Amino acid sequence: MIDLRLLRDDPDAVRASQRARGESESSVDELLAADAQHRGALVRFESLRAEQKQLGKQVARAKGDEKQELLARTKQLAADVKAADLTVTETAEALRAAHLAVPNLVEDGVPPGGEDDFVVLKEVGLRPELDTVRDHLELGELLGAIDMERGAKVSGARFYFLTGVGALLQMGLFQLAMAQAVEYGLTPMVTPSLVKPESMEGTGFLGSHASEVYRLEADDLYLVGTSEVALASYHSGEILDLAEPRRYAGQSSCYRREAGSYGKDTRGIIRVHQFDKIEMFSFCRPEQSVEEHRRLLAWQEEMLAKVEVPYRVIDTAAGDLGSSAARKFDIEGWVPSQQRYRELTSTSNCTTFQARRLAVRYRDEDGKPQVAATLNGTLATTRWLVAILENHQQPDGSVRVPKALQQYLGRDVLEPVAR
RNA sequence: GGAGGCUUCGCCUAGUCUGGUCUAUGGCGCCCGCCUGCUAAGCGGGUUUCGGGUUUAUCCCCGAUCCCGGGUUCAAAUCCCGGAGCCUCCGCCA
Repeated sequence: MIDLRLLRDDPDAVRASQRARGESESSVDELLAADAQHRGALVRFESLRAEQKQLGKQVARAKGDEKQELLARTKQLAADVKAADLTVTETAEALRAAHLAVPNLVEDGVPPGGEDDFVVLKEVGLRPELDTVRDHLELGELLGAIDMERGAKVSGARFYFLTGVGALLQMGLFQLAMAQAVEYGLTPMVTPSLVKPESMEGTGFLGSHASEVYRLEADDLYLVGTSEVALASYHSGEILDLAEPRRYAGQSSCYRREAGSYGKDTRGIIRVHQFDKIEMFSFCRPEQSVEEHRRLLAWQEEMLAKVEVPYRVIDTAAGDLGSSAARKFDIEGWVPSQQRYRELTSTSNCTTFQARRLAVRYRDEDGKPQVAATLNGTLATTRWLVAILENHQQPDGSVRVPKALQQYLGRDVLEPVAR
Protein backbone atom coordinates (compact mmCIF):
# COMPACT_ATOMS: atom_id res chain seq x y z
CA MET A 1 0.00 0.00 0.00
CA ILE A 2 1.31 3.40 -0.90
CA ASP A 3 1.44 6.29 1.57
CA LEU A 4 -1.89 8.14 1.38
CA ARG A 5 -0.35 11.33 2.73
CA LEU A 6 2.15 11.33 -0.08
CA LEU A 7 -0.67 10.73 -2.53
CA ARG A 8 -2.60 13.76 -1.19
CA ASP A 9 0.46 16.00 -1.19
CA ASP A 10 1.90 14.95 -4.52
CA PRO A 11 -0.49 12.93 -6.67
CA ASP A 12 1.55 13.69 -9.77
CA ALA A 13 4.47 11.69 -8.40
CA VAL A 14 2.18 8.67 -8.17
CA ARG A 15 0.82 9.28 -11.66
CA ALA A 16 4.35 9.49 -13.02
CA SER A 17 5.17 6.16 -11.38
CA GLN A 18 2.12 4.60 -12.97
CA ARG A 19 3.19 5.85 -16.39
CA ALA A 20 6.65 4.33 -15.87
CA ARG A 21 5.01 0.98 -15.14
CA GLY A 22 2.77 1.33 -18.15
CA GLU A 23 -0.29 1.20 -15.92
CA SER A 24 -3.33 3.40 -15.84
CA GLU A 25 -3.38 6.73 -14.03
CA SER A 26 -7.10 6.40 -13.43
CA SER A 27 -6.48 4.10 -10.46
CA VAL A 28 -4.70 7.05 -8.83
CA ASP A 29 -7.69 9.31 -9.27
CA GLU A 30 -10.00 6.58 -8.02
CA LEU A 31 -7.89 6.26 -4.91
CA LEU A 32 -7.92 10.02 -4.35
CA ALA A 33 -11.70 10.07 -4.67
CA ALA A 34 -12.14 7.09 -2.34
CA ASP A 35 -9.89 8.77 0.23
CA ALA A 36 -11.86 12.01 0.10
CA GLN A 37 -15.14 10.15 0.44
CA HIS A 38 -13.93 8.18 3.37
CA ARG A 39 -12.66 11.22 5.20
CA GLY A 40 -15.94 13.01 4.62
CA ALA A 41 -17.82 10.05 6.07
CA LEU A 42 -15.47 9.98 9.04
CA VAL A 43 -16.05 13.62 9.87
CA ARG A 44 -19.84 13.13 9.80
CA PHE A 45 -19.69 10.05 11.98
CA GLU A 46 -17.31 11.59 14.47
CA SER A 47 -19.35 14.72 15.07
CA LEU A 48 -22.54 12.67 15.55
CA ARG A 49 -20.76 10.31 17.86
CA ALA A 50 -19.35 13.20 19.90
CA GLU A 51 -22.86 14.56 20.36
CA GLN A 52 -24.13 11.15 21.38
CA LYS A 53 -21.46 10.78 24.01
CA GLN A 54 -22.21 14.22 25.42
CA LEU A 55 -25.91 13.43 25.72
CA GLY A 56 -25.11 10.05 27.18
CA LYS A 57 -23.42 11.75 30.10
CA GLN A 58 -26.44 13.95 30.67
CA VAL A 59 -28.72 10.92 30.62
CA ALA A 60 -26.66 9.28 33.34
CA ARG A 61 -27.18 12.29 35.60
CA ALA A 62 -30.77 13.17 34.73
CA LYS A 63 -33.88 11.97 36.55
CA GLY A 64 -37.63 11.72 35.93
CA ASP A 65 -39.21 13.74 33.13
CA GLU A 66 -35.93 15.32 32.17
CA LYS A 67 -34.46 11.87 31.64
CA GLN A 68 -37.40 10.73 29.51
CA GLU A 69 -37.02 13.81 27.37
CA LEU A 70 -33.32 13.17 26.83
CA LEU A 71 -33.94 9.54 25.99
CA ALA A 72 -36.33 10.58 23.25
CA ARG A 73 -33.63 12.71 21.68
CA THR A 74 -30.84 10.20 22.01
CA LYS A 75 -32.89 7.47 20.45
CA GLN A 76 -33.02 9.28 17.13
CA LEU A 77 -29.37 10.19 17.46
CA ALA A 78 -28.45 6.56 18.00
CA ALA A 79 -30.05 5.68 14.68
CA ASP A 80 -28.15 8.49 12.95
CA VAL A 81 -24.87 7.34 14.47
CA LYS A 82 -25.51 3.81 13.32
CA ALA A 83 -26.21 4.94 9.78
CA ALA A 84 -23.12 7.15 9.71
CA ASP A 85 -21.05 4.27 11.04
CA LEU A 86 -22.28 2.04 8.25
CA THR A 87 -21.29 4.66 5.70
CA VAL A 88 -17.82 4.82 7.23
CA THR A 89 -17.50 1.04 6.96
CA GLU A 90 -18.57 1.11 3.34
CA THR A 91 -16.26 3.94 2.33
CA ALA A 92 -13.41 2.28 4.23
CA GLU A 93 -13.89 -0.90 2.21
CA ALA A 94 -13.98 1.05 -1.03
CA LEU A 95 -10.84 2.92 0.05
CA ARG A 96 -9.06 -0.31 0.84
CA ALA A 97 -9.91 -1.81 -2.53
CA ALA A 98 -8.72 1.33 -4.33
CA HIS A 99 -5.61 1.39 -2.16
CA LEU A 100 -4.69 -2.20 -3.00
CA ALA A 101 -5.07 -1.45 -6.70
CA VAL A 102 -2.19 1.03 -6.75
CA PRO A 103 1.29 -0.53 -6.89
CA ASN A 104 4.40 0.82 -5.19
CA LEU A 105 6.10 3.96 -6.42
CA VAL A 106 8.95 3.16 -8.75
CA GLU A 107 12.37 4.22 -7.54
CA ASP A 108 14.22 6.95 -9.43
CA GLY A 109 16.59 5.48 -11.97
CA VAL A 110 14.58 2.37 -12.82
CA PRO A 111 14.60 1.79 -16.58
CA PRO A 112 11.22 2.52 -18.18
CA GLY A 113 9.44 -0.06 -20.29
CA GLY A 114 8.48 -3.71 -20.10
CA GLU A 115 9.98 -7.15 -19.63
CA ASP A 116 12.59 -6.77 -22.37
CA ASP A 117 13.70 -3.29 -21.41
CA PHE A 118 15.96 -4.28 -18.53
CA VAL A 119 19.43 -2.76 -18.31
CA VAL A 120 22.47 -4.99 -17.90
CA LEU A 121 24.53 -3.54 -15.07
CA LYS A 122 27.45 -5.91 -15.34
CA GLU A 123 28.63 -9.25 -16.64
CA VAL A 124 31.01 -11.33 -14.54
CA GLY A 125 32.99 -14.51 -15.10
CA LEU A 126 34.14 -16.49 -18.10
CA ARG A 127 31.75 -18.81 -19.85
CA PRO A 128 33.09 -22.34 -20.04
CA GLU A 129 34.33 -23.54 -23.43
CA LEU A 130 32.67 -26.87 -23.99
CA ASP A 131 32.97 -29.13 -27.01
CA THR A 132 30.01 -31.25 -26.06
CA VAL A 133 27.33 -29.77 -23.90
CA ARG A 134 25.08 -31.97 -21.77
CA ASP A 135 22.15 -30.24 -20.15
CA HIS A 136 21.62 -30.41 -16.41
CA LEU A 137 19.08 -33.23 -16.63
CA GLU A 138 21.34 -35.45 -18.68
CA LEU A 139 24.17 -34.75 -16.25
CA GLY A 140 21.88 -35.21 -13.28
CA GLU A 141 20.81 -38.62 -14.55
CA LEU A 142 24.38 -39.67 -15.30
CA LEU A 143 25.41 -38.69 -11.79
CA GLY A 144 22.35 -40.21 -10.15
CA ALA A 145 21.49 -36.71 -8.89
CA ILE A 146 18.07 -35.96 -10.39
CA ASP A 147 15.11 -38.29 -10.97
CA MET A 148 12.34 -36.61 -12.93
CA GLU A 149 10.60 -39.81 -14.03
CA ARG A 150 9.84 -40.94 -10.55
CA GLY A 151 8.98 -37.36 -9.59
CA ALA A 152 6.29 -37.48 -12.26
CA LYS A 153 5.17 -40.94 -11.15
CA VAL A 154 4.76 -39.90 -7.53
CA SER A 155 3.56 -36.30 -7.84
CA GLY A 156 3.05 -35.44 -11.51
CA ALA A 157 4.62 -33.13 -14.02
CA ARG A 158 7.16 -30.58 -12.77
CA PHE A 159 8.05 -32.69 -9.74
CA TYR A 160 11.38 -34.41 -9.16
CA PHE A 161 13.52 -36.19 -6.65
CA LEU A 162 17.01 -35.02 -5.82
CA THR A 163 18.94 -38.20 -5.19
CA GLY A 164 22.42 -39.09 -3.95
CA VAL A 165 24.93 -36.37 -4.83
CA GLY A 166 22.05 -34.22 -6.08
CA ALA A 167 20.56 -34.12 -2.62
CA LEU A 168 23.98 -33.56 -1.10
CA LEU A 169 24.74 -30.79 -3.58
CA GLN A 170 21.60 -28.87 -2.65
CA MET A 171 22.19 -29.30 1.06
CA GLY A 172 25.81 -28.28 0.63
CA LEU A 173 24.81 -25.22 -1.36
CA PHE A 174 22.35 -24.24 1.35
CA GLN A 175 24.88 -24.76 4.10
CA LEU A 176 27.30 -22.54 2.21
CA ALA A 177 24.61 -19.88 1.86
CA MET A 178 23.62 -20.07 5.51
CA ALA A 179 27.26 -19.91 6.57
CA GLN A 180 27.67 -16.72 4.57
CA ALA A 181 24.45 -15.29 6.00
CA VAL A 182 25.64 -15.98 9.54
CA GLU A 183 29.03 -14.47 8.74
CA TYR A 184 27.31 -11.18 7.85
CA GLY A 185 25.09 -11.20 10.89
CA LEU A 186 21.81 -12.37 9.40
CA THR A 187 19.64 -14.50 11.66
CA PRO A 188 19.11 -17.99 10.22
CA MET A 189 15.49 -19.09 10.10
CA VAL A 190 13.49 -22.11 9.08
CA THR A 191 10.04 -20.78 8.25
CA PRO A 192 6.50 -22.13 7.81
CA SER A 193 5.48 -23.11 4.31
CA LEU A 194 1.79 -22.74 5.08
CA VAL A 195 0.47 -19.32 5.96
CA LYS A 196 -2.81 -17.62 6.69
CA PRO A 197 -4.61 -15.49 4.08
CA GLU A 198 -3.62 -12.23 5.77
CA SER A 199 0.06 -13.11 5.53
CA MET A 200 -0.31 -13.93 1.87
CA GLU A 201 -2.27 -10.78 1.18
CA GLY A 202 -0.02 -8.61 3.31
CA THR A 203 2.96 -9.48 1.18
CA GLY A 204 1.04 -8.75 -1.98
CA PHE A 205 0.86 -12.22 -3.50
CA LEU A 206 -2.91 -12.40 -3.74
CA GLY A 207 -3.08 -9.62 -6.29
CA SER A 208 -2.08 -10.32 -9.86
CA HIS A 209 -0.13 -13.41 -8.78
CA ALA A 210 -3.08 -15.09 -7.10
CA SER A 211 -3.31 -17.79 -9.78
CA GLU A 212 0.29 -18.81 -9.02
CA VAL A 213 -0.52 -19.70 -5.45
CA TYR A 214 -1.62 -23.06 -4.04
CA ARG A 215 -4.52 -22.81 -1.64
CA LEU A 216 -5.65 -25.44 0.86
CA GLU A 217 -9.37 -24.99 0.75
CA ALA A 218 -10.22 -27.20 3.73
CA ASP A 219 -7.99 -25.24 6.10
CA ASP A 220 -7.99 -21.80 4.48
CA LEU A 221 -4.22 -21.79 4.27
CA TYR A 222 -1.83 -21.00 1.45
CA LEU A 223 1.41 -22.68 0.42
CA VAL A 224 4.10 -20.02 0.17
CA GLY A 225 5.90 -19.37 -3.09
CA THR A 226 8.83 -18.00 -1.13
CA SER A 227 9.81 -17.64 2.51
CA GLU A 228 9.56 -13.89 1.93
CA VAL A 229 5.90 -14.31 2.90
CA ALA A 230 6.64 -15.77 6.30
CA LEU A 231 9.61 -13.51 6.98
CA ALA A 232 7.77 -10.31 6.08
CA SER A 233 4.84 -11.31 8.27
CA TYR A 234 7.14 -12.37 11.11
CA HIS A 235 7.16 -8.87 12.61
CA SER A 236 3.69 -7.79 11.49
CA GLY A 237 2.00 -5.48 13.96
CA GLU A 238 5.27 -4.87 15.80
CA ILE A 239 7.35 -1.78 16.49
CA LEU A 240 10.98 -2.70 15.97
CA ASP A 241 14.24 -1.14 17.03
CA LEU A 242 15.79 -0.33 13.66
CA ALA A 243 18.88 1.57 14.73
CA GLU A 244 20.46 -1.17 12.64
CA PRO A 245 18.63 -3.12 9.92
CA ARG A 246 17.16 -6.43 11.08
CA ARG A 247 18.22 -9.15 8.71
CA TYR A 248 17.10 -12.74 8.33
CA ALA A 249 17.98 -15.67 6.13
CA GLY A 250 15.08 -18.09 5.88
CA GLN A 251 14.99 -21.53 4.37
CA SER A 252 11.77 -23.07 3.19
CA SER A 253 10.23 -25.10 0.46
CA CYS A 254 8.46 -22.98 -2.14
CA TYR A 255 5.37 -23.93 -4.11
CA ARG A 256 4.21 -22.47 -7.39
CA ARG A 257 1.36 -23.55 -9.62
CA GLU A 258 3.12 -22.30 -12.75
CA ALA A 259 -0.27 -21.64 -14.27
CA GLY A 260 0.00 -20.42 -17.82
CA SER A 261 3.53 -21.72 -18.30
CA TYR A 262 2.51 -24.85 -20.18
CA GLY A 263 5.23 -25.93 -22.53
CA LYS A 264 7.80 -23.58 -21.00
CA ASP A 265 10.90 -25.12 -19.44
CA THR A 266 9.34 -28.55 -19.33
CA ARG A 267 12.68 -30.34 -19.14
CA GLY A 268 14.55 -30.70 -15.88
CA ILE A 269 14.32 -28.63 -12.72
CA ILE A 270 14.36 -25.10 -14.10
CA ARG A 271 10.64 -24.58 -13.61
CA VAL A 272 9.03 -26.83 -11.01
CA HIS A 273 6.07 -26.78 -8.66
CA GLN A 274 8.18 -27.27 -5.55
CA PHE A 275 11.72 -26.22 -4.79
CA ASP A 276 13.80 -25.03 -1.89
CA LYS A 277 15.24 -21.65 -1.29
CA ILE A 278 17.27 -19.56 1.09
CA GLU A 279 15.94 -16.05 1.15
CA MET A 280 17.42 -12.97 2.75
CA PHE A 281 15.01 -10.51 4.25
CA SER A 282 15.71 -7.12 5.74
CA PHE A 283 13.72 -4.60 7.75
CA CYS A 284 15.28 -1.15 7.81
CA ARG A 285 14.56 2.55 7.88
CA PRO A 286 13.24 3.80 4.54
CA GLU A 287 16.15 6.19 4.06
CA GLN A 288 18.53 3.22 4.31
CA SER A 289 16.69 1.00 1.87
CA VAL A 290 18.55 1.93 -1.31
CA GLU A 291 21.87 1.25 0.36
CA GLU A 292 20.51 -1.95 1.87
CA HIS A 293 19.33 -3.09 -1.54
CA ARG A 294 22.86 -2.79 -2.91
CA ARG A 295 24.13 -4.71 0.09
CA LEU A 296 21.79 -7.64 -0.58
CA LEU A 297 22.85 -7.62 -4.23
CA ALA A 298 26.52 -7.71 -3.22
CA TRP A 299 25.89 -10.71 -0.98
CA GLN A 300 24.14 -12.48 -3.83
CA GLU A 301 27.09 -11.80 -6.13
CA GLU A 302 29.39 -13.19 -3.48
CA MET A 303 27.44 -16.46 -3.53
CA LEU A 304 27.60 -16.62 -7.32
CA ALA A 305 31.36 -16.18 -7.10
CA LYS A 306 31.59 -19.02 -4.58
CA VAL A 307 29.84 -21.45 -6.89
CA GLU A 308 31.97 -20.18 -9.78
CA VAL A 309 29.09 -19.56 -12.16
CA PRO A 310 29.30 -16.77 -14.81
CA TYR A 311 26.50 -14.28 -14.39
CA ARG A 312 25.10 -10.91 -15.26
CA VAL A 313 23.20 -8.41 -13.14
CA ILE A 314 20.12 -6.76 -14.59
CA ASP A 315 18.10 -3.77 -13.47
CA THR A 316 14.49 -4.77 -14.11
CA ALA A 317 12.35 -2.33 -16.07
CA ALA A 318 9.46 -0.59 -14.35
CA GLY A 319 6.81 -2.52 -16.23
CA ASP A 320 8.23 -5.84 -15.04
CA LEU A 321 8.31 -4.98 -11.34
CA GLY A 322 6.01 -6.74 -8.92
CA SER A 323 3.37 -4.53 -7.36
CA SER A 324 5.29 -4.34 -4.06
CA ALA A 325 8.68 -3.55 -5.56
CA ALA A 326 10.11 -0.08 -6.12
CA ARG A 327 13.15 -1.60 -7.79
CA LYS A 328 14.38 -5.07 -8.59
CA PHE A 329 17.77 -6.49 -9.53
CA ASP A 330 18.05 -9.99 -10.91
CA ILE A 331 21.19 -12.03 -11.20
CA GLU A 332 21.11 -14.41 -14.10
CA GLY A 333 23.50 -17.33 -14.33
CA TRP A 334 24.89 -18.68 -17.55
CA VAL A 335 23.25 -21.89 -18.74
CA PRO A 336 25.48 -23.52 -21.39
CA SER A 337 22.82 -25.87 -22.77
CA GLN A 338 20.59 -22.92 -23.58
CA GLN A 339 23.40 -20.52 -24.44
CA ARG A 340 21.72 -17.83 -22.40
CA TYR A 341 21.37 -16.38 -18.95
CA ARG A 342 18.61 -17.62 -16.63
CA GLU A 343 17.40 -16.00 -13.43
CA LEU A 344 19.09 -17.35 -10.31
CA THR A 345 18.36 -14.57 -7.83
CA SER A 346 16.08 -11.62 -7.47
CA THR A 347 16.24 -8.82 -4.95
CA SER A 348 13.51 -6.26 -4.44
CA ASN A 349 13.29 -3.07 -2.47
CA CYS A 350 9.67 -2.87 -1.36
CA THR A 351 10.26 0.37 0.57
CA THR A 352 7.30 0.91 2.91
CA PHE A 353 4.74 -0.71 0.62
CA GLN A 354 4.70 -4.16 2.21
CA ALA A 355 5.36 -3.00 5.76
CA ARG A 356 2.44 -0.57 5.67
CA ARG A 357 -0.02 -3.37 5.04
CA LEU A 358 1.66 -5.60 7.60
CA ALA A 359 2.03 -2.74 10.12
CA VAL A 360 5.75 -3.20 10.70
CA ARG A 361 7.10 -0.02 12.25
CA TYR A 362 10.02 1.50 14.12
CA ARG A 363 10.49 4.59 16.26
CA ASP A 364 12.21 7.61 14.78
CA GLU A 365 14.41 10.10 16.64
CA ASP A 366 11.30 11.77 18.11
CA GLY A 367 9.95 8.44 19.31
CA LYS A 368 7.16 8.49 16.75
CA PRO A 369 6.23 5.22 15.07
CA GLN A 370 7.08 5.17 11.36
CA VAL A 371 6.55 2.52 8.72
CA ALA A 372 9.64 0.39 8.07
CA ALA A 373 11.06 -0.57 4.69
CA THR A 374 11.39 -4.21 3.65
CA LEU A 375 13.73 -5.85 1.19
CA ASN A 376 14.18 -9.40 0.07
CA GLY A 377 16.74 -11.29 -1.97
CA THR A 378 17.48 -14.85 -2.99
CA LEU A 379 20.64 -16.41 -1.60
CA ALA A 380 20.33 -19.89 -3.11
CA THR A 381 17.69 -22.08 -4.74
CA THR A 382 17.30 -25.50 -6.24
CA ARG A 383 17.60 -23.92 -9.68
CA TRP A 384 21.23 -23.10 -8.95
CA LEU A 385 21.99 -26.79 -9.39
CA VAL A 386 21.27 -26.31 -13.10
CA ALA A 387 23.99 -23.69 -13.48
CA ILE A 388 26.44 -25.51 -11.22
CA LEU A 389 26.11 -28.84 -13.02
CA GLU A 390 26.24 -27.40 -16.52
CA ASN A 391 29.05 -24.91 -16.07
CA HIS A 392 31.35 -27.37 -14.31
CA GLN A 393 30.70 -30.39 -16.52
CA GLN A 394 33.60 -32.27 -18.04
CA PRO A 395 33.73 -34.25 -21.32
CA ASP A 396 33.22 -37.61 -19.60
CA GLY A 397 30.05 -36.45 -17.90
CA SER A 398 31.66 -35.87 -14.54
CA VAL A 399 31.18 -32.53 -12.79
CA ARG A 400 33.81 -30.53 -11.00
CA VAL A 401 32.74 -29.36 -7.54
CA PRO A 402 33.40 -25.65 -6.90
CA LYS A 403 36.00 -25.19 -4.20
CA ALA A 404 33.61 -23.62 -1.70
CA LEU A 405 31.28 -26.62 -1.93
CA GLN A 406 33.91 -29.33 -1.67
CA GLN A 407 33.89 -29.39 2.11
CA TYR A 408 30.15 -30.10 2.09
CA LEU A 409 30.29 -32.77 -0.61
CA GLY A 410 33.43 -34.46 0.66
CA ARG A 411 34.85 -34.67 -2.88
CA ASP A 412 36.06 -32.44 -5.70
CA VAL A 413 34.47 -34.28 -8.62
CA LEU A 414 31.06 -35.89 -9.05
CA GLU A 415 31.46 -39.06 -11.11
CA PRO A 416 28.86 -40.79 -13.31
CA VAL A 417 27.32 -43.81 -11.67
CA ALA A 418 26.00 -47.04 -13.12
CA ARG A 419 22.24 -47.10 -13.05
C1' G B 1 -11.60 -34.79 18.33
C1' G B 2 -13.64 -33.53 23.62
C1' A B 3 -13.73 -30.45 28.41
C1' G B 4 -12.23 -26.20 31.08
C1' G B 5 -9.48 -21.59 31.91
C1' C B 6 -7.27 -17.19 30.09
C1' U B 7 -6.57 -12.56 26.57
C1' U B 8 -6.98 -4.84 29.63
C1' C B 9 -2.59 1.31 26.85
C1' G B 10 6.08 -1.92 26.52
C1' C B 11 5.75 -5.88 30.90
C1' C B 12 2.72 -7.17 35.20
C1' U B 13 -2.00 -5.81 37.08
C1' A B 14 -7.21 -3.47 39.16
C1' G B 15 -11.90 -3.10 36.98
C1' U B 16 -16.19 -7.45 34.30
C1' C B 17 -20.57 -10.68 38.94
C1' U B 18 -24.18 -5.49 39.92
C1' G B 19 -23.63 -1.38 32.15
C1' G B 20 -23.17 5.31 32.95
C1' U B 21 -17.88 9.96 37.30
C1' C B 22 -13.60 4.31 33.26
C1' U B 23 -11.28 10.69 30.92
C1' A B 24 -9.33 2.34 32.33
C1' U B 25 -6.27 1.55 38.58
C1' G B 26 -1.60 0.60 40.60
C1' G B 27 3.45 -1.25 40.12
C1' C B 28 7.81 -1.97 36.98
C1' G B 29 10.41 0.03 32.93
C1' C B 30 11.39 4.32 30.04
C1' C B 31 11.61 9.93 29.16
C1' C B 32 11.85 15.09 31.20
C1' G B 33 12.60 18.20 35.38
C1' C B 34 13.74 19.18 40.68
C1' C B 35 16.83 17.95 44.69
C1' U B 36 21.75 16.21 45.92
C1' G B 37 29.94 16.37 46.71
C1' C B 38 29.08 11.71 43.06
C1' U B 39 25.90 7.47 42.82
C1' A B 40 21.62 5.61 44.89
C1' A B 41 17.22 7.08 47.15
C1' G B 42 13.43 10.85 47.17
C1' C B 43 9.93 14.51 44.86
C1' G B 44 6.99 16.36 40.52
C1' G B 45 5.41 15.58 35.55
C1' G B 46 5.01 12.55 31.15
C1' U B 47 4.50 7.66 28.66
C1' U B 48 -1.27 2.67 24.01
C1' U B 49 -1.90 3.07 19.09
C1' C B 50 -4.55 4.85 14.75
C1' G B 51 -7.34 8.55 12.23
C1' G B 52 -9.48 13.47 11.68
C1' G B 53 -9.49 18.85 12.74
C1' U B 54 -6.25 23.02 13.94
C1' U B 55 -1.21 24.92 13.80
C1' U B 56 5.07 27.52 11.07
C1' A B 57 5.69 24.38 15.19
C1' U B 58 4.59 23.15 20.17
C1' C B 59 -0.13 22.92 22.11
C1' C B 60 -5.10 21.96 21.89
C1' C B 61 -9.89 19.66 20.30
C1' C B 62 -12.67 15.34 18.41
C1' G B 63 -13.36 10.13 17.18
C1' A B 64 -11.80 5.06 17.33
C1' U B 65 -9.06 1.51 20.30
C1' C B 66 -9.72 -3.11 26.76
C1' C B 67 -7.87 -10.21 21.31
C1' C B 68 -11.27 -9.95 16.59
C1' G B 69 -16.37 -9.68 14.44
C1' G B 70 -21.55 -9.22 15.29
C1' G B 71 -25.77 -8.18 18.72
C1' U B 72 -28.67 -5.92 22.98
C1' U B 73 -29.01 -0.71 24.90
C1' C B 74 -30.02 6.18 25.00
C1' A B 75 -25.17 4.19 26.78
C1' A B 76 -20.69 -1.80 26.65
C1' A B 77 -13.84 -3.20 29.07
C1' U B 78 -18.47 -4.78 31.64
C1' C B 79 -24.33 -8.29 29.15
C1' C B 80 -25.39 -11.96 24.79
C1' C B 81 -23.73 -14.73 20.21
C1' G B 82 -19.79 -16.23 16.85
C1' G B 83 -14.52 -16.60 15.93
C1' A B 84 -9.02 -16.46 16.86
C1' G B 85 -4.77 -17.19 19.88
C1' C B 86 -2.50 -19.16 24.33
C1' C B 87 -2.61 -22.61 28.58
C1' U B 88 -4.28 -27.15 31.28
C1' C B 89 -6.50 -31.95 31.14
C1' C B 90 -8.63 -36.30 28.36
C1' G B 91 -8.59 -39.17 23.76
C1' C B 92 -6.00 -40.41 19.23
C1' C B 93 -1.45 -40.44 16.45
C1' A B 94 3.90 -40.03 13.02
